[in-house]
Amino acid sequence: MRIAQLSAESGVPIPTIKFYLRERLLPQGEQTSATRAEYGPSHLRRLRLIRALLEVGRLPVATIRKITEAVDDDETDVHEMLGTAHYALSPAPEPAPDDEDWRDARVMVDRLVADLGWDRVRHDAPTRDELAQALVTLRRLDMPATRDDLLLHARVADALVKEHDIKKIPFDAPRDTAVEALVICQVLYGKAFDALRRLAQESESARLFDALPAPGDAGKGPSEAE
Amino acid sequence: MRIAQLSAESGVPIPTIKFYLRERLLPQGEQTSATRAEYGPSHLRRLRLIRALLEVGRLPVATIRKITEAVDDDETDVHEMLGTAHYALSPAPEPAPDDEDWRDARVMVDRLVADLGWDRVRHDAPTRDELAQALVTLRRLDMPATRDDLLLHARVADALVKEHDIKKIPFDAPRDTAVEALVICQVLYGKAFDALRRLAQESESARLFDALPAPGDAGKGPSEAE
DNA sequence: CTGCTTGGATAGTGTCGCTATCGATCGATA
DNA sequence: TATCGATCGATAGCGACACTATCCAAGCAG
Repeated sequence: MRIAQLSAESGVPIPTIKFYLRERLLPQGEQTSATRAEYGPSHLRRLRLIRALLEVGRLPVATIRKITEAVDDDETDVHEMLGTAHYALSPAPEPAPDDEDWRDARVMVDRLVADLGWDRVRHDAPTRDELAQALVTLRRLDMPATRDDLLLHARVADALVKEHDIKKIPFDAPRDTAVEALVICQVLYGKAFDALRRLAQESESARLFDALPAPGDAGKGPSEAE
Repeated sequence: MRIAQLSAESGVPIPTIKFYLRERLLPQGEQTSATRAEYGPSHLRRLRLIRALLEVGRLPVATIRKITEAVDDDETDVHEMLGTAHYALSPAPEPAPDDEDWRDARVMVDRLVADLGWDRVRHDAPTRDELAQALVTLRRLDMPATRDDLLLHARVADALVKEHDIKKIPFDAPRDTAVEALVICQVLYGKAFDALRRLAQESESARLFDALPAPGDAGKGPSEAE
C-alpha cells in the first residue's frame, strides 16, 4: 500500500501522515526505492490508534510517541512497556510538593492505595500525584473529598477494572496488541465513562430539581410551562 | 481587596487576572474610581474555580466562559443554568453524522439511555454524540464495545452519581454555589476517578502479568502455549 | 518523453493561554 | 504640593502545539 491509499483508507491527509512519520508516531514504510515506500495493514492500524488517542483521548503527540516508541522498540520487554504506557497516560502535573496541603493529599492517596491492596503500584507513580492534585484542588474549593468519597470511587474503579478492562487486555498476545488494548481501555473507555457519568448526572439532577418545592414562587419556578 | 491582594492570595499573576477579566471569566470588581476597583471574596472563589477547571480539568477558556456567563446572568434560571453547564462540559466533537457507523452508535446510545431510565436527558444532548463517537472509534479499532460492556459502565456511572454527586450538589443553594458544585463534581471527581482507574489497572495488570508462565523460557514472550 | 506520485526537508499557519508594555489616572506619602 | 507607585484599559507579542504548504529531486507508468 502506498501513502495515497493509506491516506484514503484512514481519512488522514497525506501531509499529516508525513508529519506523523517525522514525529515517529508511525514507523517508516518499507522503502522499495528512493521515492517509494510500501505500507502495510499495521500502518493503517497504527494510524487509527493515533487518531483515536488524539481526537478522542486528546493526548499530546509527545505522549503518544512515548507509547509508540516503547512498542516499536524490541529491546523493551512487555512488562516495562505496559508500565511506560501507564505512566505516559498521566498528564504529569507540574511538581509542587513543597506544600503542606500537597503532602497531606499524598499521604491520603498512599493510604488509600495500600488499603485497597493495590500493592503493585510503584510508589513514584505519577498517577498518585495526579490524584493528589485533584484532592488538593477540591480542598481549595471548599469541597474536600472525604475518605468515604474516595473509597467509594476507588472501589468502583477497582470493580470496573477487574470486571472489564482486565478481560479486554490480552496479556499473552503480541506486544503491540496488548499495549494497544491497554491504552484503548484507559483512554476510550475512560472517555465513554465520562460521558455516561454526565448523562446520568443530567438525568438525575433534572429529576431532583423538578421535585423541589417551587422556590420563591415568583414566576421563575422550574418547569412550569416551557 | 485590590488586584494585588487578589493575585497574592490566589497565586495567579496580575496580568493573568486581567486576562480573565477581559475574557469575562471573572466579573469586574466594583469600580471606586477610574483607576481603582475593589474585589471581594467571591472573586477569589471564582478565580480558584477558573484555575481548577483550567489546570485540572483542562477545559478551554471558551467553555469556562459559557458557564460563568450563565452563572453571572440573572436572567438565566437555575434549571437552564444547570443545563448550560452540562452541555458546556461536552467537548463537542465535530459533527459527522453522515456515516452509517455513526448512526448505529447513536442508536445504541439512545437505546441505552432509554433502558436505564435516564428520561430527563434531552434527545439533542451533545453528550450522546460524544459517547457515540467513543463507540465508533472503538469499532474502528477492532475492539467494539458490546452492549454488556456499555451496560456495566452505565450502571456504575449511575450508581456513582446517585450515591455521590447528587449528595454533593446543593440544589436549594444560591445559583453560583449549585452550579459550581455540579461542575466540580463532573470535572474534579471525573479526573480523580480517571486516576483511580489507572491505579487499579496498573496494580491489576502487573499482578496478572506476573502470574503468567515465566517469560524467560524461549526468548520474547510469556505465553508459549497457543 | 511526459506527467504524476513519492519521500524528504523546510518553513509557515492558526489557535490558545497567557505575558509584556504603554499611557493615563489616581491615591498615598514626603 | 510634588512625587512615587499602583491600577486600569488597551494593544501587541510570545511559546507551545498540531498541523499544512511548498519545494525539490527521484522515480514509475503510459
